[in-house]
Amino acid sequence: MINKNSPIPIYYQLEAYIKQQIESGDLKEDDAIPSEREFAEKFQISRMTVRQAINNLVLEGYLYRQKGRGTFVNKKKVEQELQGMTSFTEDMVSRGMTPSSKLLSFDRIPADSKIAEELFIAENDSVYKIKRIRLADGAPMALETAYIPVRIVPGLTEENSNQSLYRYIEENLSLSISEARQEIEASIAGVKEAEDLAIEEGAPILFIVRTSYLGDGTPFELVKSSFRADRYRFVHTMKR
Amino acid sequence: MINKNSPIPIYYQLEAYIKQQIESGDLKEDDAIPSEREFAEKFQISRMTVRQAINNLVLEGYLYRQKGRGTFVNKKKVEQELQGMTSFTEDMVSRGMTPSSKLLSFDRIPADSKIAEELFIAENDSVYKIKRIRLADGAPMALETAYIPVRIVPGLTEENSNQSLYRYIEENLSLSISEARQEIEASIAGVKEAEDLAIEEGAPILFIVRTSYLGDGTPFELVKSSFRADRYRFVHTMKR
DNA sequence: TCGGTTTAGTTGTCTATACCACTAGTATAT
DNA sequence: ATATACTAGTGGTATAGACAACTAAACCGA
Repeated sequence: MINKNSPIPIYYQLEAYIKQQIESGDLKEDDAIPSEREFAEKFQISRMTVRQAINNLVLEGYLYRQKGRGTFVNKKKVEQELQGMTSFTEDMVSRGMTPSSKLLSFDRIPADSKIAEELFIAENDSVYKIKRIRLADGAPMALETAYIPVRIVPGLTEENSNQSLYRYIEENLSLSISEARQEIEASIAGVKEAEDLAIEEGAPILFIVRTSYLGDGTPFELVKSSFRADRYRFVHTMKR
Repeated sequence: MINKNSPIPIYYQLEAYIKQQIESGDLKEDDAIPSEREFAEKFQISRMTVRQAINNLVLEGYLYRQKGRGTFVNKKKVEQELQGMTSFTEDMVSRGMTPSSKLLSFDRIPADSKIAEELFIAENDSVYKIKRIRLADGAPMALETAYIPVRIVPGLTEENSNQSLYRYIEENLSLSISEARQEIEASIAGVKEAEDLAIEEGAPILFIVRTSYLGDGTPFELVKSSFRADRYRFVHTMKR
């Protein structure tokens, strides 16, 4: 597992080893990992080297330490990352509301030129187009249209599209999600939106376009959402 | 400078020492700091302890390393931080527009209960209230009202309030800025806003409330901005 | 002048050890 | 029963030393 003669630094090998244990499920959320001294003994390496590996994993968010208790596995990245970049579901839960959604349509269509450009694919490439009404505590909150390239995320169905797309991608396709970009603007409800959201035509709407990217920079999802401005406010914290 | 008997960890003392050297200007951008061995020799501490201090400063963005060359001072925080958390001025510049602003009023008033609560000060404590119209390429873009506690940022005048508040705080008051929180909602222009922004009453407005915090968590600025929705869109990228 | 070699100095990795502060459970004394 | 003290185990801090990898400049020979 650890090769002392490899040009790859030992601490880095140990990092990979622990990460793999986490990702394979051998170590689950809040499980204690072996103590620093145990690792040192097991692999016949110095405790300081073990600490270097663990330090990095703590900084990357895989682990957390508790003085006098041990070192533990952090919650999955998808969950912790989406603190500022939450999905609707997690966003609502964090606000103490119960989210639900109503599927309006689920189609597989050729991408028009605009969508193709934003998803960085060729025109007429297949994309899933999923329209939903998002509800919080049963009341309509937003109208959402998602576009997902079939080539990148194959196998979506009406059923599994209701699960977390992020989780599906990370677990079933073992791709990593790295970045998302949001554009937020104010708008006015049109006839159709007003109807779906149960508001007056001309009422203010918070219009959010989110593009999410894989680790290699490929966009895998484009979501356009119209939120009722009287019920939703976008909150955003920047640290450091 | 370094007190080995202090309960404060040595590496932490050294961090503070180096930071202070940077902030006082003794070390400037891209200056090499003393080598790890020099620090160890100078303060009679172990090189590994020096490395712990420097590692932290690298992670915090104060320094960068180059193998075989040395360790150097990074560019100022204010410049690198405000990538996602830009001021209006920087935001416009990054969009290729020329920002300007028109001061509508500059007052020192007692905080009402709502402002006091948001700035975490007592009711009737003095705050600066600064109203501006923000322009891009000469055209009105946003109406902005800033509230700043006098106790925390003393010495503001009509003149220096036109400079970057962040820079003023970091350089003149040597306080560090750590965090900002924004709430973004959609709204409709009222009579007054419509007039100042040269739009129709009832036109959509992107209303942003930003609270900025010092390193210790004290809020030092509350800014309420109304952006013309037809000209401004809030863009926001999240990494990792 | 050009190109390779040496050398001094830098950060990067790693070891072996020590003591401290903290946690949680166990044993003990009241 | 209830505090109190102890103890084993954990991460946190610190030391002194070693060699590797890399950089830049000085040096030297063709």
